[in-house]
Amino acid sequence: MPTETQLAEEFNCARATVNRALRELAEQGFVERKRKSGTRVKKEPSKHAKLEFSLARQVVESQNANYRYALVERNVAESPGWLSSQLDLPPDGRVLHVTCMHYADNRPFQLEERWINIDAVPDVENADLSQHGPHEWLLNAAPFTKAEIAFCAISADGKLAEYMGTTTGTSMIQMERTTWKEDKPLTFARMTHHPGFCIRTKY
Amino acid sequence: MPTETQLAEEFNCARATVNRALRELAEQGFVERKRKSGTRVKKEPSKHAKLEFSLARQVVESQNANYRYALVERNVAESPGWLSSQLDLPPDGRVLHVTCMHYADNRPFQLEERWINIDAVPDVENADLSQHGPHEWLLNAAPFTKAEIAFCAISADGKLAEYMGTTTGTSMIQMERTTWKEDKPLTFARMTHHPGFCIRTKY
DNA sequence: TAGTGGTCTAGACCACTTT
DNA sequence: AAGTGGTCTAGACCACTAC
Repeated sequence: MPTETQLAEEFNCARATVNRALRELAEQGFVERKRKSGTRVKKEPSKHAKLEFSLARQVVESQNANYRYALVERNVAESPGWLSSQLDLPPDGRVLHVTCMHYADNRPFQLEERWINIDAVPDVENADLSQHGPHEWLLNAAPFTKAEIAFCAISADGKLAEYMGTTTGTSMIQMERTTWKEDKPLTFARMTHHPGFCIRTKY
Repeated sequence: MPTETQLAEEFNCARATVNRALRELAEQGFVERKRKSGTRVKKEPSKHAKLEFSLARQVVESQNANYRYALVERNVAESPGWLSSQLDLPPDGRVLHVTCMHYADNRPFQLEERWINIDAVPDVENADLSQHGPHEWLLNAAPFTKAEIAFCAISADGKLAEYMGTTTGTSMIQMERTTWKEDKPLTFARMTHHPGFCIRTKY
């Protein structure tokens, strides 16, 4: 494509205006920009949608349903091996393990299982998680700056089926999320949604 | 928060610089801006990750696997009722129905079932879909401007299990996508991924 | 080293929204 | 009516990078 200066002449406007327009086109994935080599139109525009990080409570309430939270289990332990690998913790790292349920109109909405790196958030050991989920607590106390998210489909085992009020083998969508605060691992969470739940987004 | 003018004074910089900084913070969901009422810091920052619209081929190749495409079925018909509702087509609207498979290193990767509104893309009736999928064809011939995406977990029925080389009842992740071009419905696609497939993204 | 985009300045006018 | 953000201009200097 022409340079910013050329486009500014062609359209009788300032270069700053052209720059902003091209920068936004680049953000949206239509063009690629490189210093010295210029701006190129992409052959395959890389479109992308936004995927919101919402609290279970927010999702439930946005469906005009009544939200209820329940703490299932809470304990402090040494990080198991798989988790130490996942979060890159020392072998003797201590974690807070929380299991809790989110309900929509009193029907199971999401089972949340979460491991929190106590070293990164010492206060969490004294946090009251009986009324609100660990996610809400963390958002205020230790907002993440980096995250990795994965969605996959799983088949309910007996325990999970009981929590979700369904039968063994039912397909459910699961979200796994690892978060960091400035390269310090914060938490690993596995959230399983009720059967039929869909993650939706728009472009 | 202070107004742009005040911040510009405080930091000894131009208002345009403050404006750009605040605009970017707003894009990232940290603040809300309204004319006249000013800029407010959000209580619950609405973080969001990018979700790429990739071709099956791109995903397979990014895993360093060998991509293969196969057309399973292709036919033109009047739009069935459920599809006319989904796409908001007239009852006698004609659609091209395509079923195809994407393979990674010769193992089933994705089953794609797609219905294309012929009225919106007349050329598609003569498109050669034997070598490349309808998605690739559409991206060049009729790029969408609006889309809705949903992910859910499904349980394989007999036919799907055969295509995916698995057993009935296996959980798989399914992506449904409806796209428009300037308010004109283009296509509805249902893409089912092989068991164990995860959708990943970062923040 | 030359050319490109990245960023900034100082000033101006406008559009929207609340009061 | 007033105050805020939204956008633009004209000009400047800088940082990166392909040559």
